Amino acid sequence: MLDIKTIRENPEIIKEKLIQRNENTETIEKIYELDKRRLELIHKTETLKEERNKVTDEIAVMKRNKEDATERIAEMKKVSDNIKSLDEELKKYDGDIDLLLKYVPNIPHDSVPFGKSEKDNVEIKVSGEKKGFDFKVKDHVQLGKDLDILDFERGAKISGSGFALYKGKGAGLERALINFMLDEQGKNGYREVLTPVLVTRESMEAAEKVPKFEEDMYYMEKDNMFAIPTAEVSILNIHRNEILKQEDLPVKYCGFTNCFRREAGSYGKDTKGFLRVHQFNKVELINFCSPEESYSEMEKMLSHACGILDKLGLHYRIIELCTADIGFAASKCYDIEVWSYAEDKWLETSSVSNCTDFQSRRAMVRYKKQLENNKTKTEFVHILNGSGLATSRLMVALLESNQTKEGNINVPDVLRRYTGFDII
RNA sequence: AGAGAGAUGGCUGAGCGGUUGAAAGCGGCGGUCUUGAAAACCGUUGUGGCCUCACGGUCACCGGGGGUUCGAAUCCCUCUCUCUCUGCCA
Repeated sequence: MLDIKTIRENPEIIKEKLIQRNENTETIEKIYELDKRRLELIHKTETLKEERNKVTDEIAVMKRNKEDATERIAEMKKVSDNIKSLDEELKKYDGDIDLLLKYVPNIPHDSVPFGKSEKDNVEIKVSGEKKGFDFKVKDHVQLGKDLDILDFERGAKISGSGFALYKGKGAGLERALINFMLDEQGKNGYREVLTPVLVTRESMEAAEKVPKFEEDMYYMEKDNMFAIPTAEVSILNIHRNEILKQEDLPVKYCGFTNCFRREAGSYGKDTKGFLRVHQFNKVELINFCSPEESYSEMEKMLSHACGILDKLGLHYRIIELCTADIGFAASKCYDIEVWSYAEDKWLETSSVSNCTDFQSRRAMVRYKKQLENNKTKTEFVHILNGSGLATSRLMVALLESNQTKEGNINVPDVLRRYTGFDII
């Protein structure tokens, strides 16, 4: 969430930034007004509380001296009732403001290119070139079927459309990819974690996924729990309500999990095979760092994600998202897309975001900052997340790119020690 | 799932409903002593909101949320979590 203080002090700047994101400014105006009234209430109720505290002490003294205090007590009863009703009103304001705040996105960084839609995203790098195939390429669904390594029909039988069944060397390849990516990110300084995939509402709120995106989440009503859409949620919550040490920053984690997405509202889009599934596998990178270093850390994370694709020898590009397209919690975002020969288009396989203090403010992840005068200040960390990487669309590109004329798949060199086989 | 015990400041651990924002110890920081260090001694040591240019003032916070009361860390309800015992289970 945004800092209410920033909204209070610079509402115009915030509004301007939100307009860049194609957001309306009504919510901010509403928050601004409610906050003003809220402050007035705080003054009123705190003045009364001050009085009550003073008189209450007097009553204590009188009681000790065995004096009669009934008059003062009666007086304070009135004051207390007054406080109670003011506090109730105040609580309503708090709730209203907080609810509105939950729907206001992070503000874009100054470096983010302005745009009105995803069409205005900026391609900043293309790595490698398209291979020339001297035969007609098969798509991943066909390859998976012919080689009997992917079974979307049976996946659908088990769980409905959008669920994949990996078989034999397909399952082995997936497992190899995950292990390979975890090892690589470990070398990049990320500590591996294996987290829960079912999380509480509180954890989802801390990650700013709920309530705004509640419809996109699998939710278990009986236990009030959500299936995570990304390991970002569980890893971020490792340090919820904690104060980190400055010398430990940046704190970096990588973790593999299944990811679950309802993909509500995207029916009929990219329905084929792995292009859009309800459950996929992903190695996630999370970085808790100081505000000073978050944008440089972001560049490093981008290179860590790209490193996987480099080693796998895949053709990919990096896109910098424009103001209209960056995610809700992000102030800046890069997407990495791999080339699909069969689909003849780019597929998003990673997204690296700097969420600045947007999530840490709600999740209360802070660090003690050493100041020059030997004092310390507790400050919110910046939280970055990046996929390193998601396997489903990666698998599409991997299978297609490495297919042979005979319809087999050559396993990339770097994966062979993980798979134990070099051809499918 | 059933029975019981518990949750207090960075940690350990006190706390008859009224000078308790919270004893004591440890740790941390500053100082004295020392060639230096240790020990010893002295001092200091939570977070957040609001007002103030500032000094400072004030409010809130003893797992979360309610309640009783003039007044709650302390009493009541509820939720969560941890531990012990029983049951079930990968």
